[in-house]
Amino acid sequence: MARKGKANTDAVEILHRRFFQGKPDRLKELEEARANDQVAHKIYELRTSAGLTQAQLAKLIGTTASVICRLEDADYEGHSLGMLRRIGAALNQRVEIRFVPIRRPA
Amino acid sequence: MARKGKANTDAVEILHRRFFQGKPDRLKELEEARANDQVAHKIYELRTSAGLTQAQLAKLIGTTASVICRLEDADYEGHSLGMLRRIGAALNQRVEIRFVPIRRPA
DNA sequence: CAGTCCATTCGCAATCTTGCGAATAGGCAA
DNA sequence: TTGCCTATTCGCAAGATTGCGAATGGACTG
Repeated sequence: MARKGKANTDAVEILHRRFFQGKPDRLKELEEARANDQVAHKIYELRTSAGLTQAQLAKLIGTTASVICRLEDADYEGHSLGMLRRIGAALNQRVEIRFVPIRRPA
Repeated sequence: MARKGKANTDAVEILHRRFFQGKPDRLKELEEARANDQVAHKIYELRTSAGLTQAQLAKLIGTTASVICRLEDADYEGHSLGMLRRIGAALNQRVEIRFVPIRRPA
């Protein structure tokens, strides 16, 4: 990194152009919405296949049914790792986080 | 599910006993600490292998270096899906969430 | 019909994360 | 040593999630 001199700041701008300006904001929002929906649906799936109601799962993790309902809402954007782990722990599941490289379109 | 009658509430208590009372609190804390450490280390890894400083990554996602530093701290517990996705987007990575069943010890 | 269970939505307080600047410390080279 | 770059830590304001009760509506059964 010592040899590159001022190239680093250029690299930042190049990256910024690639991944933010290059991609329309609306497309980013769609991706996030899809991801949130997947998490919400996964929570619903885990809960129902465990034969639990929202109130029952809520009691397991020490909260109320309305909170669970909120998490299962596809439009919810505030998922935290802590909450996902609480739910996972109650349902005997481990939460795994992975960063997977995105193939750039040709 | 209609046939089980009051069995559901019992199931809740059984689950609670299994996954919360059954497992010492200290062990749970250790697991969470390890998980947080993994996320923090992964962020550090992605950033450095992209050849970026904390300040540069911060600029890419629209924040400051101290925020990045906080996220890379192994003791940090407040990881949110939103922040992980912001970092992933800047580094061309998709964040994947998976619930994987835990094998119970015999 | 009434009654029950379940899911959903709303409102607000409490708690937590985020944003950001400033100060401190470490490494490395001139 | 000084100078520069980087990382780390602190403090506080702003914003977001969580906690929780209450009210609503849907589905089903007696």
